[in-house]
Amino acid sequence: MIDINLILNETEKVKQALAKKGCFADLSEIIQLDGERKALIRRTDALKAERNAASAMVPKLKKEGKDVSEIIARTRMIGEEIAAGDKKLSIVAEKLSDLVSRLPNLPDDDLLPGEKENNKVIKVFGTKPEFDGYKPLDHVSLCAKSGLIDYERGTKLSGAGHWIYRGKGAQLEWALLNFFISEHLSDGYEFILPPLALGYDCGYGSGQFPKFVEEVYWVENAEESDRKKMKFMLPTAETALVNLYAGEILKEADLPKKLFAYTPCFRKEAGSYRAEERGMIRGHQFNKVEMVQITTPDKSKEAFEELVNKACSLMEKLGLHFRLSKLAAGDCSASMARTYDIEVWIPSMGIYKEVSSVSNANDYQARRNGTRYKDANGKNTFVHTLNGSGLATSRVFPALVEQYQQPGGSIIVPEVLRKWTGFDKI
RNA sequence: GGAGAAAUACCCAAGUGGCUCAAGGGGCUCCCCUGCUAAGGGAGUAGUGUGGAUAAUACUGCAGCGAGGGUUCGAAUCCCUCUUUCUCCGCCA
Repeated sequence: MIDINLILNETEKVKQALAKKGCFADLSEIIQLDGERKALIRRTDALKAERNAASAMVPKLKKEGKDVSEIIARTRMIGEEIAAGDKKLSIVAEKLSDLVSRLPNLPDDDLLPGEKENNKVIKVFGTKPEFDGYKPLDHVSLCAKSGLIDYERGTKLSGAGHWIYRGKGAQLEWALLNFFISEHLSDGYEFILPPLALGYDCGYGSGQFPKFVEEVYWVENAEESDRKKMKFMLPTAETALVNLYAGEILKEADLPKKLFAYTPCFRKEAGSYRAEERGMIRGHQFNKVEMVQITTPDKSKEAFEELVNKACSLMEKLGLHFRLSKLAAGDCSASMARTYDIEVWIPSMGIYKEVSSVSNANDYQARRNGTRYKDANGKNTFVHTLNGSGLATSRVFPALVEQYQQPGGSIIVPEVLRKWTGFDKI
């Protein structure tokens, strides 16, 4: 949620920033509605003050045996006016908050405008693996060959976009998660296992709703139109973590909060790239460890660097070839002011695929869900929220088996995972 | 899933229509007295949101007693819906 005062006071600046993200919303309607809202508040508040004063006199006059019917008649009329004013106010206020809440976050000043074509590779880690004298297999074949993943029975149980980790595949998957978890623990992050089905407010508070209400799985009777009372399966643990302190006022001394969670993530991924993205590149359910920091505005740049470094460090320790990209304004998701993607090399596809997205929402999410802290001057201030995958296994797994494959389709297990897998080769 | 009870500030808690713009404790902050592993006296302590007016965190209106509605001139108090917690019953692949 963008600060309404910023829209009022620096309209042009906001307009230009939104344009960088490809949003050309009409701000004048917002400004006009806010004026209306304030005028209505002034009027009804004055009426309420009048009614309060008049009502307060009633018991005194009654005691003195005076006739109060005139006062009561008048305050009744005032009451009707107040009711009408309040009704109008709530309509205006709701319209206003709906418009403002649909605006995406303002991108940081240093971002290029536009979409993917303006993303910039910042750094490349490692080199593409060489496959001397043999043709490397894609991860689907590799996994099938070693029985790591059971695609057929996955779709049998739950349809397209679902797979089953089996045997050593399950062990490798779990080893990755254990590795990520142990790294975050040693960096002093708090381990969170949140509910997987969340209420509407979490979706709104993270900035994913109302935009993505159709992209998540709703748990309770889907016919029901009132989604605000329903639960949905979380599409990422970010949705839970950034709402952990919603509505609370934290102490500055307790910040930053450094959290991470392991959850499966559930996404409809309707109408997507199935043919191109075989195997587990894009599924309806995948495992992810998500990092979140909740911090003061002055520390948020620092926190962002930390999260980017952490994500890169995980990839480096796995020994995978990947690159780090800075996204253009339009390619950042709506809630985010800045995003860096970590993309891993998938040899069979000949492209880099996202394994982690590290983002800073600034105070956009905090404004939506009401997470604040009391600063040194005793003023309540919105926190900054940051999140980053650390990491999503559904992309790491295929990259790993492809990059570590040997002639004949065997796979070397990266050193750091061996204490979790218990084997060094598949 | 059913029945009953509850929700007031940092904590405990009074309060069944105006005398509560929420009593009283505890805790915390400040002051005084005493003087040192004590004790006593006094003052302060409703955050927050949202308007107005500001140099201002000074001042002021409104809202606010779990949330949202309703009744009323007036609601913490009466009514309805919801949420959460507790107790009991049921269910438990």
